[in-house]
Amino acid sequence: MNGPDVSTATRVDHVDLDVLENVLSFYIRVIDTKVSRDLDQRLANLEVAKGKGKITALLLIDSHPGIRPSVVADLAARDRSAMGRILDTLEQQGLITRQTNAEDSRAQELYITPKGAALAVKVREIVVQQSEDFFDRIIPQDEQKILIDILKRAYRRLQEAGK
Amino acid sequence: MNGPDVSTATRVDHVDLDVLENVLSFYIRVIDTKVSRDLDQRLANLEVAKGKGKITALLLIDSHPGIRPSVVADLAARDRSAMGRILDTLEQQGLITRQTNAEDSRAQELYITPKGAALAVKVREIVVQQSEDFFDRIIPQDEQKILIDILKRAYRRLQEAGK
DNA sequence: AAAATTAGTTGTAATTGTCCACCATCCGGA
DNA sequence: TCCGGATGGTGGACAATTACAACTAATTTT
Repeated sequence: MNGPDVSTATRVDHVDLDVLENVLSFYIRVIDTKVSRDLDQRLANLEVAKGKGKITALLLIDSHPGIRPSVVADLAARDRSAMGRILDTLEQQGLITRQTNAEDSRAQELYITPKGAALAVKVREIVVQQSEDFFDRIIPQDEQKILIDILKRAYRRLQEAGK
Repeated sequence: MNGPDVSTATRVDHVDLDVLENVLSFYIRVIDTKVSRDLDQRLANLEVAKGKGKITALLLIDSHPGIRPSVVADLAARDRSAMGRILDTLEQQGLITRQTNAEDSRAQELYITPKGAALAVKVREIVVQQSEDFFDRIIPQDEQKILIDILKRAYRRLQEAGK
């Protein structure tokens, strides 16, 4: 009598999501939560489990020898201190090394180690495969292409906006 | 000579993202990170800042009086213990109340308080507005509609898949 | 009536994220 | 040349999330 839905919901089916029903950020958030959880499980054995910051860093350093921490941080959408700590652990695990840039001694150059490169090979496979597997279950292939296309441009605009 | 990109990257522009370039989960993750950060700032003054679990819970309880914690947890993609703690804080803040279900004394019924309802009004406005503002900067309107459409169905399938 | 499920709580540990201060270095202008 | 401001990175503190697992209580199944 007093609310829009008195039938105390006990099932998830067709529960109205209030305004969130049409809020893009809500869906992005939930899907990210689930896909990340799924990915973490698949990476559980490897040294980069938990959080995709490590993965992004590892792959970027592998494909861009000498890349700077601040660039990696921007691309992965983390602040410098957070990324710094991620790099600390990668370094401790012997996956990367840090060198001081000869021209600008404030800056660092990040390099992959053989161990890190070997791991990157595995990670690449898993990450690609997992994203495919996960989304194939819930989004038709043709729509996935549309998604990637839209989100890729959105990502670029975000980077530009970040100055 | 040993790497694909020896020009030690110092700029974010056009840095190749390795395989992540075409990995849907990567874009979802980064965009979620940024949109969530932006939202948190806009909610900074309100009692539900930090993390959208609280927001989802508040709005759902407001529009579904008597909804169960486990249902809220599923819809927001958190496990029961995590949602339980979110509800603890909402209860401590006087935004919701918990009652034991008469028919199943294991289960709880969640209800909004007047204070919670008042907050929900504000939160609704902000959340909707923020998502619009944020995405309007980076995705054309017509593509946003496509996105919502695709992601909404993906979300539903995820819910079904979760049993 | 026993066994298996379900709802929710609690504890712990690891990660993250944020904010801020701090140091060293570099750069531009007076 | 020297000074102020900006940049790159580090480190501390603190709050919040997250996952996992163990645990109680209640319900349902067999």
